[in-house]
Amino acid sequence: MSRSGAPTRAERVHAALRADILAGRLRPGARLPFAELSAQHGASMGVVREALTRLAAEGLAESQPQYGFRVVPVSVDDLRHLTEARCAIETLVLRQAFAHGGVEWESNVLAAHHRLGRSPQMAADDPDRLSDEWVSAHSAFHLALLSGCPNPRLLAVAASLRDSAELYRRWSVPLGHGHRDVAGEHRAMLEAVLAHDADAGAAVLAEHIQHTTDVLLEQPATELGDTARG
Amino acid sequence: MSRSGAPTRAERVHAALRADILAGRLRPGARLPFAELSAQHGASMGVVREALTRLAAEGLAESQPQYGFRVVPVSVDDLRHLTEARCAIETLVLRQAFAHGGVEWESNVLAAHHRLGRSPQMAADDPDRLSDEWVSAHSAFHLALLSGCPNPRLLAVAASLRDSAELYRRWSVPLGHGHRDVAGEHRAMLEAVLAHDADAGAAVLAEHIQHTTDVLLEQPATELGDTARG
DNA sequence: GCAACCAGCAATTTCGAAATCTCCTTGACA
DNA sequence: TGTCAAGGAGATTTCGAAATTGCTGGTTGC
Repeated sequence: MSRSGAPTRAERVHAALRADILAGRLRPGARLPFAELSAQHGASMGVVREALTRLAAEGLAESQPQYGFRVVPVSVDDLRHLTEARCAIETLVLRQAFAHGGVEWESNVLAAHHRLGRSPQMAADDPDRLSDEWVSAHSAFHLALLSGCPNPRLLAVAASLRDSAELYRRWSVPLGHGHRDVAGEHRAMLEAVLAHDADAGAAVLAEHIQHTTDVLLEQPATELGDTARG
Repeated sequence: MSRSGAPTRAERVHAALRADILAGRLRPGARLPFAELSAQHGASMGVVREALTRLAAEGLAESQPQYGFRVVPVSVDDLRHLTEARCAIETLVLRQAFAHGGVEWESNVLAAHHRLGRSPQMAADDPDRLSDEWVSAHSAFHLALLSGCPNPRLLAVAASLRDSAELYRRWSVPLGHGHRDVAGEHRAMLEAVLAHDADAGAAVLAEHIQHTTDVLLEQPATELGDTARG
C-alpha cells in the first residue's frame, strides 16, 4: 500500500489492530470501541476510524452503522466454506507456482522451511499457545510456497483467504497438539517442490488445510460457539 | 455491509464514487482530491477520506501516503493477470453452481438472461458507450450464474474480481463492437445451465472472459497507455 | 549555464468538540 | 404482573480548523 519511509498514523494503528486480531488478543465478535482504542494507541478517533474501515474491507472486522465495529465473528459454516475455498484456490496457485517457479522459488521455499524447522512451535511461557516466531515462520513458509505463482491477482486472493483462516488456526493447533505431524506435512510439501511433483504438492497442501479444519470441527461445539458472541 | 435503513453519509459517498469509477466518469490514474470531492458530494473531508479508504481496500483506488488517492491505474500486465485469475476462479465457482444449484438457480439465470436480452446494449445518446441499463443487467446475469455456488467466500472472491474487470470492460466492448456475438455467448451459457452441462458452461464462460480481453489487447497500445497516467 | 538551496504554497493528515443516533433504564398504565 | 413509552446515558458520526508534509518557483553560488 505504501512504500514511503513515513507510515501514517492510521497505518500504524491498522497494523497494530490487525496483529491483535490475528494473534487472538482481540476475540472474534468483540466490540471495538473508538474511545478505548483511541486512548490505547494514542491517536484520535478519526485515525482509529480509518484503521477500522480498512480492517472491515479486509474481512477481519465488520461494521454495523450507528453501532460501531466488531472483530469478525467465527462460525462453523464459515470455517467450512473458508476451508473449501482455500483448498481450491491455494492448490490452484500452487500448481501455477510449480509451472512457472524456477530455482529462486525453490530456494526460497527451502529457506523458509529451514527457518520454520528451527522455530519452537509453542510459546515458552505457555505450552498451549503458539509462539509468535513460529506463527510468523509458518506464514512465511506458506507464502513462499505460493509466491512462485507469477500472477499477483491470484496471489493476493490466496493471501487474503489465508489471513482469514489465521483467526481459526490460532485455536486449532493447540487443540490438535500431539495428534498430528505438522512438521511432516511441511516436509512433504518441500519434497514435492524439490521433486517438481505438482500433483503431490497440491494433494499434500489440500490435505494440510483440510486437516487443520478437521481438528477444530471435531472439538465440542462450545469451543467455537462461546467466542462467536462476546 | 449494512442492512439498516439509515445509510451513513460515508456509505453514500462511497457508493457514488464507486459508481463514478466503474462507469468511467473518473479515469484510471486520475487524482481524487479531497477538497473537490468534499464540495461535490456535500460532505466533510473526514467522510470523503473514509469513502476513499474503502475504495482503496476494494482495489478500485490506491493510496499514496502524503500524496492522496487516485483511481487505480490500468495496465496490460494487470489485465492479463486479472483475466487469467477470472478464468480460473469463475469457472471454479460456476462448476460448484452446477453441482449444487437447483431449480431456483436455473430460474434466476433464466430470468436474468431474459432481462439482459431486453436491455439495449448501447446508450441511446452515444452509440459508442454501453447503456447503464445493459451494464447492470449484464452484471446481474453473471452474478446469477455464479450465485448457484453455495460458498459465500468463493462467491465474494469471484465478485471482487469481476468488479476490478469492470474497469477494463468499459473500454473493451465499444472497441469490439460488431466483431463478436456477445448475446450468443450469453445464450450458450444459459443453454448449458438448462442442460446441466457443467463442462460446456465452464468452457463457454472461460472463452467469454478471454474474448473480452483479447479484443482490448488487440487495440493499439495507446488505448490503455494514455489513461494510465492522468 | 547549470546545479543546489531556500522560501512559499497547496494538499494531505490529524485533532477535538458538537451533533446525531441507539440502547438501556425508569416509570406509568392496562 | 406484563407491556409500552419517555427520558437519559453512552456511543458513533460528522464537522471545520490547526499541524505537518511534499511540491513548486525563484534565487544564489560555482
